[in-house]
Amino acid sequence: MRTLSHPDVQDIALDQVLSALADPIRRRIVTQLAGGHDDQACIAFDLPVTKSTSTHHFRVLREAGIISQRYRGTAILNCLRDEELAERFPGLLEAVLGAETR
Amino acid sequence: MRTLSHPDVQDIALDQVLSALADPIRRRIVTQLAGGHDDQACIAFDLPVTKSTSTHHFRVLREAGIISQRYRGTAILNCLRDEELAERFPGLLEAVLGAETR
DNA sequence: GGGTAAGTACGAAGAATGCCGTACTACGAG
DNA sequence: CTCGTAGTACGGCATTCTTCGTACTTACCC
Repeated sequence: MRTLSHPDVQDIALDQVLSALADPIRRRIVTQLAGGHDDQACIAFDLPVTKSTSTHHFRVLREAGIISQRYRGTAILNCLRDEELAERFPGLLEAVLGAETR
Repeated sequence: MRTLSHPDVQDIALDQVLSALADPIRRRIVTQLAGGHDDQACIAFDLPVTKSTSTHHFRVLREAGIISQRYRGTAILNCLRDEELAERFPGLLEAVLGAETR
């Protein structure tokens, strides 16, 4: 089984989180994960970019510590690391998600 | 008198705010403005860059709607637009400022 | 085993960003 | 009027980011 590396909670960096969330495509992924159920495969996101670009954005989010990814078959299940983010940077994710909808 | 253009509250864009705050030098400016008194001239910020780079960062913050700037003599007085930001994106600035100190 | 679906690796092109130096403008002090 | 201070405009350079295409891997299904 392939493995994907995720930063520990205490290693999540504000710089990375903010620049990851500054991109509209990546915010769209985060918003969809927050709004719907967890465990959505990458393919479930209807993004206006090719597969390889999509891979890139998911990786940026994972390496920033915003989402977690794990394999199931050939697919990847994505989860928002909302509780960990709230622990590290309280209120940040909520504020961005709230701001998104206006 | 020279004038500087600032976006209206309703025109402040999440994209611009987040990418402006993603830069550590710009967050340092914002943190100093939030912590200390308002109306600090650009020169009052001890930034590890040259004057022209400094000008660039202040402009990014102003055009994003995060700070306001007005001339007094040859100097520029900088203020955090905290109330307007709180109106547009509630909790966002507080979360970033809080996150900064850990 | 063969085919298919989901995602990755890699390289490349183009745009954006961060930084600098130099030359400049605007204002105030003397 | 002249000088100094605070900041700007502009151009250039290096780096990073976004996007893509193509070729590849991995796992499931028949």
